[in-house]
Amino acid sequence: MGQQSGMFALLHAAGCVEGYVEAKLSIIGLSLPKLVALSRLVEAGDSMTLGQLADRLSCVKSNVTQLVDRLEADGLVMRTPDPADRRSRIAVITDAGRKAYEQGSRIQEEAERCVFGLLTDDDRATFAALVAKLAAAGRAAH
Amino acid sequence: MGQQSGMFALLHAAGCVEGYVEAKLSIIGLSLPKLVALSRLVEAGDSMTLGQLADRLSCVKSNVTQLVDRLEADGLVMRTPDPADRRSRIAVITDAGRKAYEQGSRIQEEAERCVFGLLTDDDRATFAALVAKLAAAGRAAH
DNA sequence: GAAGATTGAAAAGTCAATCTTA
DNA sequence: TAAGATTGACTTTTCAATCTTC
Repeated sequence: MGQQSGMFALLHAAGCVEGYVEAKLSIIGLSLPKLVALSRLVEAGDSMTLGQLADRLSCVKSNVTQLVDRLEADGLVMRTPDPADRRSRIAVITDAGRKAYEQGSRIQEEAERCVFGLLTDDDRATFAALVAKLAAAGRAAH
Repeated sequence: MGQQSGMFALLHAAGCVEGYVEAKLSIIGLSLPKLVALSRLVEAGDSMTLGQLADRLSCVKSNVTQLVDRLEADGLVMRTPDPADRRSRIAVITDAGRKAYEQGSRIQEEAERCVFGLLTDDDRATFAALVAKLAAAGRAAH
């Protein structure tokens, strides 16, 4: 009993997988949110406005302010004024940030292979379809 | 691109479903962590030591201290001294807490039907098996 | 006034240190 | 000394209010 809930099973699996990847990333001092932020910066050519970063991370702007605070404290990102708009600030990835991104990406991919590698190709395809359906259902429900 | 990661798909689906249920629960002033804590108390016969609650919630004791602080502030739980051990404190669910639990459970089940109802019976069975496999893989990996 | 960013407060979680009792 | 709980510090997230600039 207590095990019949699809939602709790989903949340539990997500927590286990996330916990594993976070544990691996913590070895090099990264967290998943930090790695994702660095990834978005690299994808965009190493720099972006804080507001754009919030859009790309699908989160609220105050979250980015604080995430960039922590990344800046780690020396992985720097804030620069935006010459085009004095209200705006640009987050620029540093050399240390690019290095952390590369190591972190490798670790994340390796960890993911380690977890999802236990599924067959068929399982993975089925899983992707189901998870997409659930995400859509969650969003659609409002 | 960026969509080929099983982990991010899993995390995204979990976030969507959780967000939906949290939105529904917030109408009656509950959150998912609060509802789960109330459920554990009801299952155990309305009261439990804070340490036992931490075990049942699979979280750290300091988390329970603060969760019970919030539940107590909401009037859903009360702290009582443990006659058997003066170091220990017992969390007791209140009448308002039992009522919130009942309403919250109904809301959670209804929301879950709404999301998982979009899957076929086969889909649900497949999903349960996959999610269990992934959780096991995440735990096993350390 | 509206947009970009920050600040402050809150929820939820972790860890390390502390305090009281066993 | 070890166990039960709390406290303080930190991460991640949200929301509401504020400040500066457009």
